[in-house]
Amino acid sequence: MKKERSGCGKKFHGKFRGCGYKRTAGREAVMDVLSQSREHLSVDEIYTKVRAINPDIGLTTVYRTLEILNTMAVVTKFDFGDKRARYELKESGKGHHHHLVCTGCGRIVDYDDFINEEIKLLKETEKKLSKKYNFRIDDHLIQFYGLCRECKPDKE
Amino acid sequence: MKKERSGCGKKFHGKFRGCGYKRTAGREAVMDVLSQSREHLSVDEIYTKVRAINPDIGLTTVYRTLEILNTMAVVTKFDFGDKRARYELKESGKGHHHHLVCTGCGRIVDYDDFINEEIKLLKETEKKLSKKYNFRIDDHLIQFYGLCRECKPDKE
DNA sequence: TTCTAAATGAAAATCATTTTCAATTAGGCG
DNA sequence: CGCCTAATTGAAAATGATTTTCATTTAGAA
Repeated sequence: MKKERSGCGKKFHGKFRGCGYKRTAGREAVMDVLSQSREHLSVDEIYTKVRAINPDIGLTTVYRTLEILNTMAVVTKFDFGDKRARYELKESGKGHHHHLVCTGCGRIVDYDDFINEEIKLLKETEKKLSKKYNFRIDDHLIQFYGLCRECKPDKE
Repeated sequence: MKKERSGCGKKFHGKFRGCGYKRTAGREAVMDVLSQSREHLSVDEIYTKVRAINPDIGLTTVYRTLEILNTMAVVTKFDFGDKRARYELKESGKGHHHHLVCTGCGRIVDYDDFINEEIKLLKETEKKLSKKYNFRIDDHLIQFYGLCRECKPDKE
């Protein structure tokens, strides 16, 4: 049932139409919210912020819009293990980064230090794996789990 | 509400008692099922197999047992993005491995080739991150996503 | 054997997400 | 500019994995 409308990424804000989608208040509001946040927002957080802009927009629409944006690769969908998806605009100021997830309080730390070696290794591994297992690799996930400074038992 | 009974890993089968837990038919059955499988089983799959051994055991008990085993690090809990947890005995024949997830059909390919460099880099990164962000890192996750040979558009 | 905290199963509750469906609307066409 | 239709919408219901509740059973220490 997937629509065939990928490849419309990039300059997207205010331009749903270029991708064959209608421009609607709900979609614009979701984009506004995402553009204005540097965080990985949960659907509920996005919904709340969207409501502040326009209280007529329903939760379902937010879900549907995020699904579209994800399909179009405008947004990245994260799963930090707390049962709820998080979304972040792909072309936010931040470049490619990975995450440290605190299993104590759920805090997420983004990091992009040391990431170049990671990416390099990932690329190489992807190549080898895709050859050996005849897989077309599209994406990867690296995450570290642990306790943040606040949650460590020996906190000072 | 977490019980304080970690550190009971290792030789576990048939030895719930050593960890302060009672030995019950349900727990033994879950361990039997896990021991006999080389796969990452979903709770439902485990439940079905448990039922074959002993039809009196309830789904809730399976959930609770897996939770305990996870807390004790006897089992690894995976999330491949399909909304349901998978479990695998930590000391199964397989050593440390990572996964390739087919986003088309959900197939999971375990790989342990090329894994040594990965682990090495992960360890180094963990060290740097934990220092810089004052995090105690306990675990990591690496996964690749893509389309398996069956799901690739250009399949032959 | 007795006794009690631990464990259990069935059923209900949760909760994020998805689906249904009737009503609304964007925007291409005249 | 107004028409028309498929796309979009919101509310409410459905879903589905997991968790909680609670009254009953049971493991195993004494």
